Amino acid sequence: MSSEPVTIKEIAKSLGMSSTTVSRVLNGQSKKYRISARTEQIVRDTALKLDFRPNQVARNLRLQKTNTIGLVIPDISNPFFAKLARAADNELRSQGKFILLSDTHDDTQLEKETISLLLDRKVDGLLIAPVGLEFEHFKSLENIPIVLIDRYFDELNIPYASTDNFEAALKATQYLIRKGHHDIACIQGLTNTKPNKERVRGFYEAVNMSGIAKGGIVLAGSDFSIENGLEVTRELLRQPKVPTAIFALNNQIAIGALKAINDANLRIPADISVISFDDQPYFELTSPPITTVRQPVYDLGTEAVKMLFELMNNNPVKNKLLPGQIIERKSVRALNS
Amino acid sequence: MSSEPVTIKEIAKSLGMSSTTVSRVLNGQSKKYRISARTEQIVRDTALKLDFRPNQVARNLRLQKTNTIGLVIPDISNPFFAKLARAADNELRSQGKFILLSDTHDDTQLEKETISLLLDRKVDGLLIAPVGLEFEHFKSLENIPIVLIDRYFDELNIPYASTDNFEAALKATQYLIRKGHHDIACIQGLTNTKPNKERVRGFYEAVNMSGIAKGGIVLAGSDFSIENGLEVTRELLRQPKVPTAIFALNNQIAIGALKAINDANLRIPADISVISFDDQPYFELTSPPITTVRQPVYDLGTEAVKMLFELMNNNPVKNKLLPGQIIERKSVRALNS
DNA sequence: TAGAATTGCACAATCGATTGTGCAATGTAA
DNA sequence: TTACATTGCACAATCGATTGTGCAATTCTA
Repeated sequence: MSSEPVTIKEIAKSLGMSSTTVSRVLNGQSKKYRISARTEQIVRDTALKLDFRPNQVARNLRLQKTNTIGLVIPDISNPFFAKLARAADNELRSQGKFILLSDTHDDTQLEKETISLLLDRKVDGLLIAPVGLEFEHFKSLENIPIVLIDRYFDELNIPYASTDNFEAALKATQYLIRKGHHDIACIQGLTNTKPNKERVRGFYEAVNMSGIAKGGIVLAGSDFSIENGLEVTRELLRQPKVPTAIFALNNQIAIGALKAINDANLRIPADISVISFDDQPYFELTSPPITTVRQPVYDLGTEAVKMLFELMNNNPVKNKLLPGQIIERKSVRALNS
Repeated sequence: MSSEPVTIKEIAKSLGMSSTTVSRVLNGQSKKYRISARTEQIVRDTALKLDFRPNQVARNLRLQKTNTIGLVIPDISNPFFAKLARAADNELRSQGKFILLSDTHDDTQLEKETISLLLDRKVDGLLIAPVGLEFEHFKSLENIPIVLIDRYFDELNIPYASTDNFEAALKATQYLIRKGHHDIACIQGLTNTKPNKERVRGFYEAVNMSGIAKGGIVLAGSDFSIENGLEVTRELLRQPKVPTAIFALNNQIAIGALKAINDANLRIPADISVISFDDQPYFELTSPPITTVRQPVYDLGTEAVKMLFELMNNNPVKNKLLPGQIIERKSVRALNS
């Protein structure tokens, strides 16, 4: 069966010629180096017969190129990142490149180490969805092809692809207000991350533009986690003045909020309305289905890869902010109809 | 900033010594090759000062080892495989190895090509969740470290880690029967795959053991997809004798079934009970929460990696069949209480 | 038919690290 | 002081493919 792989040298020896010739033929450089048609044919035939497959590790060393991209994400089991990975993989594979995967478990330290190790492995580029709280370790990377996804840093000169979080949150909040909600609680995630800041900014912008009274506007929460959504919502429900709507700034928070509301035996949307940033498959299946802001996840992945390709070709790139889309389902009640 | 990486040769030259010595020091072989303590110190110091990082591509070529494992899965955006990937990544990274990821989109042809490309890249081993319909292309792989996950083939001598599908389906079906269900429809997936066959076998085994009349027992379906679950369930609901319970043989099928039941304005579990193979986060959040058979996904990943390590050390391995676990929620009604 | 041009291919270096072996210089024993 | 052992390190090959250059052999030109 799978005996030892054949090398170019072996082919050359078995044909009594030099490996130079074999290499050139197999790389389609026969014309350029004036290899005769006869020789070319012989080489091709035996390469085929011996099932020759070039050792990519050797090529990588010689060519100083690995056709490998490092993909660094906080949590591959989060559907958002999984879909991102799929998009990137798809796009990269179509160009003959592979992904070296690394899950940082939302740990900045691990992120640092991982990036280092990927560079040691001479990846041609990096696709990173950063943990997002520190960026010192990115500063030394401004010279290599790298694209940030989802979370990014204004302080750095590193290109990124992300959802237009400001505009999407603006639209979502306007949607709530249009439905007659004036008492809205916005449950945020990691406060220092760019996406969170932008979403909060969009939220407030909508509130300000609408001119509704700010007495019922609440901003709470501190983490993109189910627990955060759960606890903050519990607390909200205990308040004398319960908000009529909750805007969860990501899907994990939304899940927590749903649980808390369920636990309190309240009904959505009769008792309280909910809208979530980040659509998820199961939001279609909950009861009621949850209205959300869908991020263009797949597009983010493919766009990021395209940007990376531009960088690898030494072309300039522009940051991409892709629009979110409101998916209207049944979790928001119209208070004014 | 990130200037060109330093090589061993450069360190050697700048110190006026040979790269042999530098390499040996940095590989901790000073004693073995009698490098003087003074020399060792000097080498270490300058390596540190110059921030030397060995080129892994060069090492890989020389050492004939890449510390890279190919992970081949049908769909990384499926939470089952994503979690698997996470487990594997975690386990591998702790041993200094990385994952070369490849999503085959459930396409056997792509699977074949991918495996070939990964071998060209000299991965040290392969972790494959096969598409599962063909296995000819695995025959030539019996000599390299490889572990199959989830789906496997009795016809091949390739080790695997999988859920004990037979026993899990048996338990799930017995659970339904214990709850008084005698008219049970089992909606299956890809009939030729091992997991499906085993689940169906477990289903029938429970039916047979129980001694209930077989008049109400139905087996239908042909695909692990939402559509399949949707269509089969629709058809079932149109029958004169509607089953009292549906056993969906994976989570996608379950989702389809839920939709169909919803569309028909039937209530779970009042009108019909549902149990699903394959737990998912959102099954906790649907209304009602869905009773499922949970597969030990994370364990499958770590076990598979451990098996792979054994293989890479030329140790024998035994196939692993991990038990599933019934997660009782509220989608199954007790008909006999 | 001599000289130039073209054809056809091989030599040897290179990518960066690792490693079996060899060989001075120093130390030790007799 | 001679012979032998030890210390300390360097040479050069190797992993497998790629590539700038060189050099015969053949063909062409005048």
